[in-house]
Amino acid sequence: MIDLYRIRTDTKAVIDGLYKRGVPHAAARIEAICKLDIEKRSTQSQLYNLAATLNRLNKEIGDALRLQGETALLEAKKSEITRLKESGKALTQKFKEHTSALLEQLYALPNLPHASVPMGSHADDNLIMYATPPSTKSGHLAHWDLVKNYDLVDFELGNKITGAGFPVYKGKGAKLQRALINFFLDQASKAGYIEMQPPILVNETSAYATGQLPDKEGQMYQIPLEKLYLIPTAEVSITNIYRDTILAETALPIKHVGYTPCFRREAGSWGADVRGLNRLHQFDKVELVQICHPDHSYANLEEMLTYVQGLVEQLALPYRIVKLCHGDLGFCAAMTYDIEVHAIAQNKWLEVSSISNFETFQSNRLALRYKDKNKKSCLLHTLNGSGLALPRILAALLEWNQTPEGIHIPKVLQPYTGFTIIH
RNA sequence: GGAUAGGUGGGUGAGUGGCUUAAACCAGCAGUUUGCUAAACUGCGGUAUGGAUUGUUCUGUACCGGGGGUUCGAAUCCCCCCCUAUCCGCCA
Repeated sequence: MIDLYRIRTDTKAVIDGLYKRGVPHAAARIEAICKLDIEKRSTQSQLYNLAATLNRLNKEIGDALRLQGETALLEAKKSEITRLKESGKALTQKFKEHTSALLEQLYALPNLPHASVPMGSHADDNLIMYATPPSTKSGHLAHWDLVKNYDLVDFELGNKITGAGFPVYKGKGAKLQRALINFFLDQASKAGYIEMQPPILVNETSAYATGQLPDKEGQMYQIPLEKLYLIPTAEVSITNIYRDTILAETALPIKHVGYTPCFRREAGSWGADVRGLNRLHQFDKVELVQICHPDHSYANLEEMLTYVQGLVEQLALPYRIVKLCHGDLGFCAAMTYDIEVHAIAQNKWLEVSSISNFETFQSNRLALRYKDKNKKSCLLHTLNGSGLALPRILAALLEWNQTPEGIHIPKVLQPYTGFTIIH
């Protein structure tokens, strides 16, 4: 949620930012918000003055009663209070309406892009920061054939048990998956991220706080009986650890890593890229979350990027780094880098990590703050990135490491798998 | 799922309708005393938001799990909801 204070004081820049992101009628929407804000505060002021008067009168009645005062005077005061309260009803109603309307309109606005975000409205406008030189190899089998040939992942079984997009990992396929999870967790621990195992169901408040609601309601699986949501990413659970929190400046930055399954309905987005492991309803992911001081968040974003880059390099996968343009940014993000690994048989880049700075967008909803030197509460910045998403890494590994003898396991994973090749 | 007990500030915890401006203690912060540490003493507290003034500060309002209600007046009485603990049941 964009900070109301920023809208109030830096109105033009807010409108510009929203236009860059392609928000229609941005100027009109911001003007409406400013108008509501002014009306709300004026109403609030009147309401508070009224309450102050009522408090004073009530205190006078109390004092008079103790001193055995005149009843006629008391009755006069009582009727005055009744009259004032009557006039306060409409005011209260107005205030409530203003407050909820204001919140609703603020919730509907996406984050403002950072100044360095490339112009553009489409994924084609994204900026490619780095790419491993392309390979000339050919004759590879796609991973969906490999998993069948080596009996590593069974999609039909998943269809039977649950439905499309819920595969069963089998034998060495399951072990390889588990090896990757452990490798990623251990690497993150070494880099100073504290490991967390959070719930994979969250309540409505949590889903609002990290921005999944109300924007992405249709994308999450829901448990209607308890009004809970299956997390689309561990970011939701882990970031919400710090909801309604005021942190000491000395505790920053906070760095967490967590492994969870992730669940996405991906309603309406089933197109050409869904074969095999490319897009699933349930998948595993190791997620990194940072909470940091506003002055350091962009330095930490770069550090996170370098860290994730190190992971794909250790796995010896060709990859590229993409800086998302305005139109491709997620709802909550101010800046995002994607890391995509290359899948040789498909000749496709697969997104395996999305590393974003949300600035104060989430912390404003979370009420996540720190005390500055003047003991004033200030919003912190939240960051997160995948480190990494499993199925597409698995797909790329299988496609690249296939040989006539079998599929070779990368060196760094061998201590985790306990085998060096899949026959 | 059933029964019981609960939910008060950073923590513990008092408070059955107005002498409560939420006591007291602990923790914290600032100051005084002391050669240092420690201790003692004094003072200050949170969060949100409005207004006035900006060197700063002054002031109002709300907040005792949440929402309604009764009343001139509610932490306190009434109703609904949520949550937690313990025991029973079920269970990896």
